[in-house]
Amino acid sequence: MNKRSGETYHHGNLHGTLIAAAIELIRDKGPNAFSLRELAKKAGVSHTAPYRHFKDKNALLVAIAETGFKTLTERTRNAAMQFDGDPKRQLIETGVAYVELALDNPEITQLMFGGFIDMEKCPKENLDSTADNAFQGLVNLIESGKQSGIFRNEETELLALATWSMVHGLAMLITGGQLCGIADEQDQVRNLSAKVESLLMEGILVR
Amino acid sequence: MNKRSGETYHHGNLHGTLIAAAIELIRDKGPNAFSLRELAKKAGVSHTAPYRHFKDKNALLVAIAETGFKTLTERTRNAAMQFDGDPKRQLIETGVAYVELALDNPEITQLMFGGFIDMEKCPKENLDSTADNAFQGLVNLIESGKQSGIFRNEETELLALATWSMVHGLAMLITGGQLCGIADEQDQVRNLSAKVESLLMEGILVR
DNA sequence: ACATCTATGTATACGCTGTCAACATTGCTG
DNA sequence: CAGCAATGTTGACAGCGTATACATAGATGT
Repeated sequence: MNKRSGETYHHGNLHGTLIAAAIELIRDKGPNAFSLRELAKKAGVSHTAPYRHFKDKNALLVAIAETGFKTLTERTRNAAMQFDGDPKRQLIETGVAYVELALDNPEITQLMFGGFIDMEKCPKENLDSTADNAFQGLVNLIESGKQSGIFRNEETELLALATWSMVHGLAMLITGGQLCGIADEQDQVRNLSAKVESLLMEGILVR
Repeated sequence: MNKRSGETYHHGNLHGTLIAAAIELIRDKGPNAFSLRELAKKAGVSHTAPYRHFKDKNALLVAIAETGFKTLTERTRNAAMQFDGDPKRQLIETGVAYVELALDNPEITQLMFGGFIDMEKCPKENLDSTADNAFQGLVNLIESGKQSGIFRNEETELLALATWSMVHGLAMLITGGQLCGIADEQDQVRNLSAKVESLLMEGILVR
């Protein structure tokens, strides 16, 4: 009953199938053109079947955004782990991972941050907490860097916000197409994001 | 025939009225929920009337985004002008103006950068050129700061991209609601963006 | 001044969308 | 094995973007 979807009345794992198919669809057409009915067709069920698993279109989008935040947390944490004991390098690689993930999933990134999700009517705790996890890693990283005497002794939240903003801005500019020609390719992006963050480390002013 | 819209067959200035009303609508409901038909109703015309002035819904959105980029260019340039001869202060104030404008117009900002506009099918030169104007001001500013020996002698485009990313990221995080509680109020934002940018100037690392 | 052309607005229709309500099927539980 | 809860289907509805055909009016050339 789990494998073949076309033969049984009950699908078996519609929930998961819907999310996977939705991600694919959003990748293809962008979050704006994504429709529930097309999703249902792609999953091989009737156009109201998704409502047994998600209250809303919005709820479905929230679920997808959550998976996005989860992989974001994983990737950045993974990147940081590889340079344990070197906070500066950790910060840079975390940022690079952030931007690279955004470049690999521009449409999902837009879904996560672009205003497609109606925050008013969504459970919100869920989404917020998963997003916070990603931020918390950054905070920890900076805290340890401060204690090692490498990072400036400013308010931790401020330092975290600055690095997050920098990386997030670069990611959004890339996924939004504002940097056409400047940063399209994968390796360009890696290089660029590393440079930009080094700049944040060292500062723009002449010393 | 210009004033009273309900009495004449021809509206007189539908084009302008539509854009103004659309901005209002988007402010109210967000770019996602905005609809052409509701706009037409609000403007007091039939639901196909807008097609005499805009090829598409997309074309209308592009026009609105353009006005957004224009005021962005104005505001940032204006902010920079007030501190002519002090590139560091200019850079900071430009950024503050950027973030403040985004905070004042979160929905329009999302429209401009969030992926609501279909870049494939839009004239694109228009939108790109207006967006470039805003960026060009930043480039000039940095160039002059480099020549005064205040800014680090890195590639200008890199410095510009870094500052743009920082400011843009902060703006997007705020408008996206990711910073609830941290930066909601107007003065908080002014303060925060100035601090964050100072950090970019001075660098995160201990010297 | 008047005929005509063009710009602008309307009416109607189509297929697509999200969502609700009523019904059908299935697997689980007592 | 009876019945209940979970899951899927059908049909309907209003709202959406947009194409087509038509109506009106302002501008233009004679």
